[in-house]
Amino acid sequence: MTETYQPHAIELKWQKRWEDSQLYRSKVDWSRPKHYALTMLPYPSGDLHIGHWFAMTPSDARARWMRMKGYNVLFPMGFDAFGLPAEQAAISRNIHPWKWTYANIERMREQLRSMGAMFDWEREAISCTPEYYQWSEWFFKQFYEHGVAYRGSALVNWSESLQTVLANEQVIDGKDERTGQPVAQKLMEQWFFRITQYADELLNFAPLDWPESIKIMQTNWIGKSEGARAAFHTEQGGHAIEIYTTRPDTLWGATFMVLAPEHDLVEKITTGDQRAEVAAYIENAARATEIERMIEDREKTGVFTGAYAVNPVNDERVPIWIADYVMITYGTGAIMAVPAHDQRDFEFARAHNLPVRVVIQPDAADEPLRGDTMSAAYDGPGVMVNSDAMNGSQSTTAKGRKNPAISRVIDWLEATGKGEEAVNYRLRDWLISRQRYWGGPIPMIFDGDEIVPVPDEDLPVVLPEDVDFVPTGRSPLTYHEPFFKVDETRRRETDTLDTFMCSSWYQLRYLSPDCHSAPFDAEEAAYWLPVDVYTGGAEHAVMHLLYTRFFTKALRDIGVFDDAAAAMRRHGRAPDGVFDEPMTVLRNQGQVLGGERQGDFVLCGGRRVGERLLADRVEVVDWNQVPAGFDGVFGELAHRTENVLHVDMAGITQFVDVQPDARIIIPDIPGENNVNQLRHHLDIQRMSKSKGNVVNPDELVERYGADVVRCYLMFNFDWQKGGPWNENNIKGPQGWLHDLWEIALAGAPDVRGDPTAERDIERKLHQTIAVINRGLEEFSFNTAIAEQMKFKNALKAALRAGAIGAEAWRSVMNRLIRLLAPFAPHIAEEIWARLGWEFSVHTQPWPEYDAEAAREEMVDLVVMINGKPRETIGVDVDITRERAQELALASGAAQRSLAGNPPKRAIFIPGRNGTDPKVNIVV
RNA sequence: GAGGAAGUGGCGGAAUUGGCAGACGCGCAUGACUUAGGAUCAUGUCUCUUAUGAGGUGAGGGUUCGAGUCCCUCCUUCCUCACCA
Repeated sequence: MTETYQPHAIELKWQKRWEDSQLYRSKVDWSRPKHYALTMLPYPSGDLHIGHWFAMTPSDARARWMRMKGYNVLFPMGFDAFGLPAEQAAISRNIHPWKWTYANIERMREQLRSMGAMFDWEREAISCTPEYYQWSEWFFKQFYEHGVAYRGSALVNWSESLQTVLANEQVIDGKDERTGQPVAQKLMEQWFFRITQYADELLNFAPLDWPESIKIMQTNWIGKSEGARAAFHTEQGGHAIEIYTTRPDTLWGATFMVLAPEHDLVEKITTGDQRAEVAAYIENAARATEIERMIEDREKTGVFTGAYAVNPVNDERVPIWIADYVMITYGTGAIMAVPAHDQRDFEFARAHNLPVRVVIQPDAADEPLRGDTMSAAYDGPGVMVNSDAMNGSQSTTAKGRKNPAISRVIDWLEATGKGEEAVNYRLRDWLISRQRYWGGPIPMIFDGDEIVPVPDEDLPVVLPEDVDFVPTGRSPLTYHEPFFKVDETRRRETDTLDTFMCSSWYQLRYLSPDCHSAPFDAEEAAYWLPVDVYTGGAEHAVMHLLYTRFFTKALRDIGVFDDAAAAMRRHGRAPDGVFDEPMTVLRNQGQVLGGERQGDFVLCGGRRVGERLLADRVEVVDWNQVPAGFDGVFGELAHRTENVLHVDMAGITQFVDVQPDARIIIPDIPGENNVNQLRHHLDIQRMSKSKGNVVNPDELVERYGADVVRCYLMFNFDWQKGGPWNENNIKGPQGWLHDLWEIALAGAPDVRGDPTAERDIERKLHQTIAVINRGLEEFSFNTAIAEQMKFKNALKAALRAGAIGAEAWRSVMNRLIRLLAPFAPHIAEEIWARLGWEFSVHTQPWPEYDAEAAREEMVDLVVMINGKPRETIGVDVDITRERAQELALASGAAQRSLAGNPPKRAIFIPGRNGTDPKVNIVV
């Protein structure tokens, strides 16, 4: 009897030993290739979620693999520790944000340690410490001094519920993404970063190996469009109304103009008799939340200002309206309205009896379009009409200069000085001030009308601890006189930095968290940057991941990386492009969802025999729709074992035997249904405390051990997709590790071994190495583990047959345990030690894959008839085309199909990469 | 409305990227061992069919010697953005 596998003692023992021996400390070593693996740092909410395990432990396995492959790997961890929850805990539970945050960090560090990950804790960075935010402040100053940061007055997203402004990216559907409460537009003086200046460079994803979906989301977010700018002038007063359009070829079709209600010209141009109506409309629009303004198919409302403008291209007089379908935040906040060729303008024109003039006539229309009879705007291709000198130009569906009509009009506008080519972005500058306490102070001082930065020697501006957290709707710092009062005339900025600013550069602080003279050590940066592989959730697609790219580019342009570039050159490496992007490769993990147990609601009819119902009819119905007088069994299907249903009937389990010929009716699934299609759980949902389906990783570790939990998470999901939690499946990885344990502890077999079987195991081991390599390379952790399980099954069978001798056993085990090490680091280390090999398995080289050793001698030749596999013939791996075709044509399947006729073709598909050769015979 | 991802057994998911669909695991079935089993071991497990054989990756069409994979149309689900001028 071997000792049973007891994960606990083993895991704690090795975690301590690894820490004591500094196994995971990463040091700069210019003689070795580096690999900077980074996984998104957690917010210290107080408890590690299973999602953290799902994100981090596969990343850890990959980092470990890189390390064994010979890379000098940096895999750091830290905490994104500023943010609202700490402040809310302070208010609701009367505990100071420092205390709350640090207690949470203490706890989460322990939880993180229980993963057995190779985090280098000496490089830990915590964004809320003065040592850290000193440099957030310093970066702010650098940005300010280089014109990247500026103070501006702008319409900003004001969250009434949070009493703070929010970045555009934090507003979803007109609601604050945290609380789901409506956000209003408010004109405020705030600090901004000029991210828009980098819009074009941010659109260049060529240097990045990132998921397509993230690149598309960022591209859409930046929202670059090409078109033209032109100014219409008001008839009275000659005010210029700037408009931006992507369709300058329709300029001659502008029959009115629309300004956003917030547009600052509205006040100036509105005529006396329209004043009351306009004022009422503006007030209404301001009160309406963005949500109300965005309701689909909403009638297009608006009012006439009484003013007219002159269309610069044809000097036509057009009325100026205001309407809330024009957004102040996009373009110039004003549009030329071309109802014939823009659906929104069309709807507005029809609602308010405004003229519609066709200026693009479809080429192949039977009858020309007419503005008074058309039922929808026409935005297809055609030829320009009613457009003076431009008539006859071809307008295609292409955008910008690629459209001949647009290109021609732009040239004309520029030649006549009536307008110019222009690009427009949806992206707005990054609003970074927050009216909150728990964030990095903005290091600026108001001195009368002047704003000056805090001198470098006075950094960091330290966040005071003795503040009052009574919620008043303003940051507690605004009441803290010792903080804001510099002297009689000077006052400190009391707004704090958006936490996304702190997380935009943490990958740099990890390089040297104790560096006092600079945000990071140049030598470290020269060696480690950029991050080679970044893993984390896709929810950061347009916030963190866009900000950190911008941040890196801005720092590069300011010269923050100059010393690091010089250091690279000293070491003989070219710094070209190294500091352009923060993370070269990005992979997103999916989300682990909670499995909610809610079954089909079934009605079962039949005859009763004792306690059981022998059902001849089972119908799935809508929840609780039981016909009156129904005397069978009905309720939620709680469980099904083959044809036996456990039906939960008002809390009591009823057993139903479904008869073989029973009718099963499932309305969602048409046609014949069988008992297997009855679902006893569905409706998979996001984990949340209110649903009671949260999985606690600590409990799992307690029950199964960290290695089993790691392997379960890697094995049972497509990592990049995620999926529903189903703990039943944990038995798979558990049994696998258990078997490996038993095989290892049983020791080397006392048999001579069979050379053929030993060679076969050796071959399978090499094949396994290839699949694991590929799996880890491509973040396909499930297939990597599946292949290991497969090998274990083969090894177990060979051992049981007594076919493996002691020497072969030791040789196989030595490599097998190394292959296991990245996935299950503790058990691998324990077995490694027990088999008498030197500490640590994690510093061993990764087993070499030898293609020659993996090569099969015999393979199956697949005989296909018209593309369908019909027969296999065992053949030599080196079989020639001619011989394979000969064998295939002689096979029984071919003889039967051909029936004496010659084949039309016989196509030989050689076996490559371990696939079997095939011959497809076309009859 | 725009853009994107996906749809494969009872379930989680594989398929070397156009070459034997369902690897690996869960569940389930049968058997063994057991006082017992929600333990362990063995065997089986896409569907129909008598072995042979035939069909099968949301539906329908197409390209190809060959399609889960590529193209077109449609259906469903999820995600992102959303009156973007």
